[in-house]
Amino acid sequence: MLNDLDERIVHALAEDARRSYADIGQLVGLSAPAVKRRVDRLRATGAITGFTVRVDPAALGWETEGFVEIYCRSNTSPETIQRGLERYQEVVAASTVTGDADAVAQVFASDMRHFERVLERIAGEPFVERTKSVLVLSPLLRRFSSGSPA
Amino acid sequence: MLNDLDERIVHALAEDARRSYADIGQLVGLSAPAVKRRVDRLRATGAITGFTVRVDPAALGWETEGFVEIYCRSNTSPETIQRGLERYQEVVAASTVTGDADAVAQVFASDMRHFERVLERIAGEPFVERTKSVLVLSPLLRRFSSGSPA
DNA sequence: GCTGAAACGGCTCTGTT
DNA sequence: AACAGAGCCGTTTCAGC
Repeated sequence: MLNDLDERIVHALAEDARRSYADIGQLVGLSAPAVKRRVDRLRATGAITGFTVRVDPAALGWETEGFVEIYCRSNTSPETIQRGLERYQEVVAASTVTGDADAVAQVFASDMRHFERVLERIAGEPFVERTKSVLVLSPLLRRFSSGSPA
Repeated sequence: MLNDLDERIVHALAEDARRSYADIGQLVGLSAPAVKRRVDRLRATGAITGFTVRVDPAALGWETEGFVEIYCRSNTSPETIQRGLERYQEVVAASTVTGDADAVAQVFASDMRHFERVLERIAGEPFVERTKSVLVLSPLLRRFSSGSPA
């Protein structure tokens, strides 16, 4: 849990992670060193896990996006799924979930043929029993990096 | 579409967006000004849309995550869904999708009660017919901001 | 076109109060 | 938390490939 000042700093960094500490300080009413120390502390405690670039998938040539529900063989550990999926460059996010499927993976591919190829490779993993995928038609909203509001 | 050098720069920024241009230059074999010019160009062309912070939802107090499939009334436009969902701080991503549901929203909430409350409010939106939600058990993988591999 | 080198201004960062 | 210093970085300008 963060206090108000920390939240505003995180919010400022969420909008532009390369903004200077002096800028952020002016925004939240602190000096630059004070902001830096708070950011350092947020990184140390794990609230901030890093800084990343926001890219336009289409501009990078990744025009096809989809969610792949993965049904695993019984007694498959989350670690096995993780190790299996992290080898795919095309898988940008994955979680174990409640419901019928065991896990959901978010996949970016250059086109439908590429998407299909990835799908087939995932379905061929030894821990995967079957998959069911949903294609993204148009993205409506994207916020933050690991997806948390602040 | 990017050439090899641009891709490696984007990759370096994806790992740490606050890395210095000199550092990235050393990594890809370019001088700092050359890297800056390429990053500027990537921003100008829209391949890079910004820089953001990677936060740990749990550390910020958002412990409950889920995907909400939204079934809309007929003749609901994507714009209507977008305008309806963007008012929710808890919705961090949303897309229209193929399959039975019309859209999927990724939701972060502080706890299950909070999640349920958000779910009820979304289900009460005039354009929503019904919802079906899946809870995230444990996140396995997260890369990039808007989710593209590079 | 692209690059690398140099120089200036601003920022990061540490230590101190 | 603010202040002050040294050092580093972002940024521009310039010339060369």
